[in-house]
Amino acid sequence: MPTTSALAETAALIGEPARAGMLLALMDGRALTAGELARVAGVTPQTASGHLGRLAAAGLLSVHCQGRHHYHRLASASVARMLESLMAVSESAAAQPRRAVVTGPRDRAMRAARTCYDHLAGQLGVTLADSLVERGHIELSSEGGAVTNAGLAFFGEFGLDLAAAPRSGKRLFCRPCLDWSERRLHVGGMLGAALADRCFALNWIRRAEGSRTVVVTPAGELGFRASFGF
Amino acid sequence: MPTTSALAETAALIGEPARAGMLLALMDGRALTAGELARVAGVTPQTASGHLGRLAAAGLLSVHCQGRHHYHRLASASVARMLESLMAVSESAAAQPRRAVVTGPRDRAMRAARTCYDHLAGQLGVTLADSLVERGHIELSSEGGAVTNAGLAFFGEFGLDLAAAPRSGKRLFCRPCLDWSERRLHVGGMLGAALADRCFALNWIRRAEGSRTVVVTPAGELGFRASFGF
DNA sequence: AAATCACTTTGATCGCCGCCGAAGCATTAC
DNA sequence: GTAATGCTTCGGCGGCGATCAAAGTGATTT
Repeated sequence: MPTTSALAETAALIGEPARAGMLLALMDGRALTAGELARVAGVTPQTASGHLGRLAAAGLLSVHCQGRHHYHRLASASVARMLESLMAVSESAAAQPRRAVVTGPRDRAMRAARTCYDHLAGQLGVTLADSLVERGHIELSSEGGAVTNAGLAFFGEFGLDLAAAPRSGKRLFCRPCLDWSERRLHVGGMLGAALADRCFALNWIRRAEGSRTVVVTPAGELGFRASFGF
Repeated sequence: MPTTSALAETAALIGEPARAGMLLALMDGRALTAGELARVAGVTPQTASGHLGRLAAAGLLSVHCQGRHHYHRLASASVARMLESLMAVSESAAAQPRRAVVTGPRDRAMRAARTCYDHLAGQLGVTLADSLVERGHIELSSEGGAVTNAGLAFFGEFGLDLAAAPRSGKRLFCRPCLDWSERRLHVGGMLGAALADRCFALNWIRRAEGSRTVVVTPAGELGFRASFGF
């Protein structure tokens, strides 16, 4: 059977601290150079090079060479989703023997708000999702999510171009994504990506230097309160 | 950071051919004994015991002791989903250097129809999903899926008890699940599980001995044609 | 009670893989 | 041109972990 070995190979590839760290660092959806990833993983460049070569060969990463820099990014959203589901399982498992971890300031910022490949996660993402549900703009459960008719109008007003989004029938789906720090659902998929993009464009949020963490700007404080009530 | 190490540990656990084989064998959602899993994985019982202990400790498996038999099953549907997404990524990656595999008769039966944890997959699952979409009973895309109002009535008539299903708002979601053999979507989630249960109850399909494979009975041939038009 | 069966624990062996140092190849800077 | 930077390839070291044999535990059978 081909599938069993393919599965094991892929999992083994991820199941290595250095490689896992690299993949996790790329979960913000942006491209990083080999050197940056080496530093993130805590290994020398030559070791990182080997890892990156194998990850790319397995189709988990896509590489883009520009001069002497080699930019690596996750190959697709499906890779990000796979990693996310793996994290969800790992976290829930690790939660039983209550992992005693000192959460540094960096962790705290990450838990407050971060990107999850192409959409918002952390407390910000979860609060945003809660607000949207409460106001009847979307419906969300672990099984799935969808934009309501009222929501469709709201998002249009907010400046999202959802016309181009692929939808089956008349519904527009928003993929629920389990947040590993909050253990609650937030909005992923097409809608989540569009929302995050718009917030970046409005300068409501800004990426922290070289991290998945995002920070809410003063304009964002006002904007989120005005548009989403928090 | 705790998450990176937890992720790597879990992935490493899966990234071992023997353990991966065991997990895959449990993808039909049923419980197997330690001995059966040892045979599936092609290792001695004592080796399997070690593997199973680690998988259970990590929260991937749940164990149920009955006399001198120890029954193991996947700990939850989220574990199955995680494995499924891992397979999807592995397959697509392996497809690039077109894997030359001789598909035996067993593989062929598996591709025709099998269970994917708690719902139907393979050609049968995909055809079923296509039929449901075409007839307007459900809507399905890679982002999500939902039951239409027409579908709600149809499934009620078909004998599914969907009242107990958790739903947010008024919608009932059906989770899309990417089929690794067909590369198309089939119906998972609550609805997929209910559909599969009902088909088993109607004796339309039957599990093959010790395998994920399911076979369509003569009654099923008629039933699928009458109710779903194929 | 003795024998058998299913499973686990322990101990020892061995192969694989991650790691870094050194060297090689590009590209950019001066 | 020379030097510096970013990345890769090669070679050898070292450790983790998968494996099985043998022995131990507990349940079922005769």
